[in-house]
Amino acid sequence: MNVIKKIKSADPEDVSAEEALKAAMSQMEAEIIRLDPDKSANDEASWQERKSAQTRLAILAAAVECLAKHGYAKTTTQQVAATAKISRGAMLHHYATKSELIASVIEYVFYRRMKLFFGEITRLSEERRRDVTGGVEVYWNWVQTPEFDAFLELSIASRKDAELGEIFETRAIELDAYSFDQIPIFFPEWKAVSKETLRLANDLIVAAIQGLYTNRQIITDRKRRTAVRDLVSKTILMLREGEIDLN
Amino acid sequence: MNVIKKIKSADPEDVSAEEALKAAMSQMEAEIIRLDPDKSANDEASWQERKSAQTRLAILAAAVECLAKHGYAKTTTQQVAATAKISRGAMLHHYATKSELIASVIEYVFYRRMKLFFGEITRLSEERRRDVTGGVEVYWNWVQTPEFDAFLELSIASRKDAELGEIFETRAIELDAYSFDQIPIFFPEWKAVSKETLRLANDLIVAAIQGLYTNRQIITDRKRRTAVRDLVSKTILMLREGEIDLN
DNA sequence: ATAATAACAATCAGGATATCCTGTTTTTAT
DNA sequence: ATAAAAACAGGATATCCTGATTGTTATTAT
Repeated sequence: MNVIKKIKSADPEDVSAEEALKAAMSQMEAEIIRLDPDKSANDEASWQERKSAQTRLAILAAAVECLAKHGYAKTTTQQVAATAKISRGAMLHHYATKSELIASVIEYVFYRRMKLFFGEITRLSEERRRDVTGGVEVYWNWVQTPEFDAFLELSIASRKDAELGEIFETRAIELDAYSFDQIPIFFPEWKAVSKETLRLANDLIVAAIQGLYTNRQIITDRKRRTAVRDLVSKTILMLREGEIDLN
Repeated sequence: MNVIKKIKSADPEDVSAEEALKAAMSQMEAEIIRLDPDKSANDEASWQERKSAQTRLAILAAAVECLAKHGYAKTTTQQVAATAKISRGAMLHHYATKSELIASVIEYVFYRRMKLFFGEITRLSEERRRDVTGGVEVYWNWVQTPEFDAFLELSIASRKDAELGEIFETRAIELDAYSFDQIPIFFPEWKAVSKETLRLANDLIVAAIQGLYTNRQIITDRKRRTAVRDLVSKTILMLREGEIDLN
């Protein structure tokens, strides 16, 4: 997994928690920059490079907007071009085929989701990071975004397309592994817990929160949704404290 | 909610559990017959009625197959007609427009899901019905079907289409309410539990199991999926036994 | 028996969509 | 300064899909 580069600090005892956190955050920012489709922002790029990156970003953002708003089935290249306020020719210049565009959109959506995850996790105060409900809240907020809606659309579309499926799956596993590795760094209470238990806790949150969101048409009552999230939080807490007898 | 007709027995004390179960099962079968798109199977129908119902069923089944196999975006009326082995003219005779077809497919899918739910729930032995893992198993099996894949496709497509959205939502809430009402009948241990707690347990299972299934590309390891289901089972058990402190 | 109706079958027209292709303008390299 | 290349713009086309139309055969009602 090339995404996950361990922090170089020798021992957790040596560095303070604060320093480790800062190191993790700067490393995460570096990772985000690495995935940034607009490489031109940093380097001293030529005019053409900057212009190209700019329109490509506009196209990708427009595609996400279309996917989130109209769904995959109704998203056409013309729609995207119109939303990005460029001509179909310009669109074709940057992305020769539709699947080429979609492939790039997949990469872009994962980049955006990574960035949003970073935003959510750093928004939490240290106190909230010691509270399990903080973790569940991160995932719940993470899911209520246009990027996640686009992600969902691409997810189901990729499942029926071998080519896109491979790209999507690769990025999905990558992002899952990455966000998983951030947990013990940002949520210190989990450092003592075994990898398997942490994995289980993460899987439950991911599945339950995503299922809760996608079932929002059926589970319409806000109280019911809150109750489920609270229950998940309590389960996770008990799991962490070893109060649940596994196997 | 016209779907849910309470059993006419006056008091649970009066009738034995066995009788109540049988009554519930026959009532459920009646409900399934009521939703059956092929009304002609029972009545002494004319040749034309039977023929018509037969091809309509073939079309609906073909549509489900196409949705599950190729996804909503790639499902065309031509595909469906070809899969059903009928001409496009015949297709158009029965379903004048595509949205008319899709609307019927939605109804059909919910009918099929209801039937599958009934199949799963009656397959459980009485012993397994007293075990929470039995309940979780029912939902897990319920989700691993072509019908559920078609349901998912229709679910996301309906979210972006006002007309279909209304049909879908109505049926979804109906099915949810119906399956919810079956729980205390088939799972006797839940009779003593409050409606709110039962609702919460049901919501957690629905969300977690559905999320687990839709994330199967990411949570690829069978062990991880089993672990999540076991954890959900344990949570539900503790919830039922009042071992979890709510609010 | 016959008219009406239903269940198809087979084309056709119209529209949408992805891709191609030919220009035009602007930037960059030499 | 000039050639090459990149960043567009927009019309043309081929394909696919939906829905309409017409025709044919089987059945039902009277």
